[in-house]
Amino acid sequence: MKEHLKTYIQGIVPEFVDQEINLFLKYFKLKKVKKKEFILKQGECVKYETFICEGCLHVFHADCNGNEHTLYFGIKDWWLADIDSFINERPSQFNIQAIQDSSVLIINKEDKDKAFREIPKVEKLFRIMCQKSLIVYQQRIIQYNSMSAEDRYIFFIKKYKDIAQLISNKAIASYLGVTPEYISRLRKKAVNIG
Amino acid sequence: MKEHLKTYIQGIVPEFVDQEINLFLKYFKLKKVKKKEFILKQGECVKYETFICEGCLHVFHADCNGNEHTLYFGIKDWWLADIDSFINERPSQFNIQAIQDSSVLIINKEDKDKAFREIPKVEKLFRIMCQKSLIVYQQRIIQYNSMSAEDRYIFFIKKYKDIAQLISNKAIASYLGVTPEYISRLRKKAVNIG
DNA sequence: CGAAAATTTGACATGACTCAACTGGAGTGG
DNA sequence: CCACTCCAGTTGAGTCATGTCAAATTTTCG
Repeated sequence: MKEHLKTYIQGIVPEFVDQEINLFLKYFKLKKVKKKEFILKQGECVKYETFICEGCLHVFHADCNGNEHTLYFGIKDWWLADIDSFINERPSQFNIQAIQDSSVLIINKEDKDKAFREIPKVEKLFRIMCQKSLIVYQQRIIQYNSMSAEDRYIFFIKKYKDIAQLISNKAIASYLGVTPEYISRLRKKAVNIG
Repeated sequence: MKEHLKTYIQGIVPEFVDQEINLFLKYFKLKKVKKKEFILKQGECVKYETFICEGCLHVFHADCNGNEHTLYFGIKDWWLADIDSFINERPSQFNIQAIQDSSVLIINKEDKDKAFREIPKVEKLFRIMCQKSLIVYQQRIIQYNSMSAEDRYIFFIKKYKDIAQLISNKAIASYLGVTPEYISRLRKKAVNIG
């Protein structure tokens, strides 16, 4: 499993030498997560930063009216963390729940801090990862504003074609910012057309 | 002017010693920007990473229908960059235009890379800055989904109360993802109530 | 098999958009 | 310093995309 993470790291920071990566990897523990199982519940403090080796997980917030809002769906090679909670040690706003059986690697805060000190390139790794996430969020904000619900739905289905059928309409709706009923209608329309 | 940036850096990474900061600051050049002036136009490649000392700038994208979509408004102590363009050296999707006369500090890619090599703590600085931005974008995505246009408008006015009166309705609309006409109606309503 | 949840569907309501006309400043040139 | 233009903002009327609520149907899973 850790091979996955190793390949990922080499892809991002090629200067990493084997010995450094192995040292870093030692801090991670493998964790299996069953479908529907939560690895984080809103209100808890985030203790681990998590790398997804296999599977698919759902990161979402439930507001005071009980409506859910999806931050993203995590798949292979994505990281999961409510950075705000992890860094500032405050209760998380987010739930993280497995959509399928998944395998993840976790590292706790203490070990991560240690890794930052022992292996300077880890700084660079996380800086670049953060930049990549930023780009994704920026794109998403622009798209939200420039596309209709229908366009966003079509875009979503294309972008996540590998996993779209695993994800409930309700969850897709909460990602796109529309109601599940409306997704149902869009789906019907899309089937009739395409 | 550079004192501003120095204070900012010390606030984020207290471990920075004076000598390191001064070395880093040498790479920056001061630039004055007049109201309405563009420091980046869509389609150009981003050459500089920019720190705002004073003023207010508008980062937005114009889509193929000519509609504008605001990524954010930058004020004192914010950074401006289309990271995607800066890092990957591709044409930018964004325009950056001054809303008021502003002072910014700029660093080019070459010098930034040099700084990363010469001053390891710069990695940390940018990692933490990125994390902070990520948190802001995540919050915004959740808010977009959970709030009506009216709520988003009220929230915006409160959050940017210091600069809200400088920003045109049109720009606020493009930030919130609604039409300027609708903002006009919301404003009227807000005045009548509040 | 049965209960609970997700999805679909229909009827209706409404928030937000469109388009067009009008108003009012800000900037410009003579 | 006036006249002119050009945007930004306002307002009204009509429309459409999307939401709401409730009932029927299907799927999931213990």
